[in-house]
Amino acid sequence: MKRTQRFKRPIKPTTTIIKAKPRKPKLQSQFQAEPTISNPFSFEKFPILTPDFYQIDALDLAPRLLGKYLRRDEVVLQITEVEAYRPNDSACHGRFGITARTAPVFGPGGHAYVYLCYGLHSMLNIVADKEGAGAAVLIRSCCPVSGLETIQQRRGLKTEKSVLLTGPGKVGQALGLSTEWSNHPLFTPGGLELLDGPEPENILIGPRVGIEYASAEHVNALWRFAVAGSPWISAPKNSLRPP
DNA sequence: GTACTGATTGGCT
DNA sequence: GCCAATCAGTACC
Repeated sequence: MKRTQRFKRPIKPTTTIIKAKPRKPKLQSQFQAEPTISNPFSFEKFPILTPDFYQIDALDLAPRLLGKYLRRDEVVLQITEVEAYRPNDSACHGRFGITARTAPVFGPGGHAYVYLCYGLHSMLNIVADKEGAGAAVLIRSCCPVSGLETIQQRRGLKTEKSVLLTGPGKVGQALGLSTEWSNHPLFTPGGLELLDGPEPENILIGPRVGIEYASAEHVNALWRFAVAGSPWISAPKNSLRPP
């Protein structure tokens, strides 16, 4: 059976009286209200980031990516959760050296590195540091800023709740990415771009997710970063703490 | 709310 | 041949 086929819920008997529940007031807990879904995105205020922004250690770049905007056409996502992967890191894809897949990781910072995970999910990373370093930052979660309908269509989910964009596979899907986007420059207009954005007031840190195969030192390293107070954070949340 | 599990494909140790 | 930087559906509490 295809994944896309959805389980149909049984139709409720027509005799059931459904009372209209009083709606909860909408939570204004999203990270930054500046541009919102209903408030179209203004490009002038948030210039595209230049290559020099990326030429630093992935551990420094990762928290600086929080609050920045990923844009592809009308879809704009604000980054809310990231993880750093570094040279000599037993969890980094670059740990076996340059291969056809990982070559972009060893290129200069400012490019995308997109790989297929579990044969299903396109995971977006942002290459960090100087050419030859072999470092990147995984984008784990985002908050929708514009293009909600396109995001929902690509995700196959008609919701504004956080399930829409909390998880690296979901971010890749929402942006319509495939491995063909690997090595795409984020500092040139067109395609996928990274725009400047507001710095979060507070951040959370924790160990990275899904890297149990790595050495203890790297499993325990607190190289995951998230925007404090944002609902747009993937599971597990209980391992995140203030620095 | 949490727990478990099957899906699916390319890269490599 | 093994297994991965995951997700969504289902069952049960």
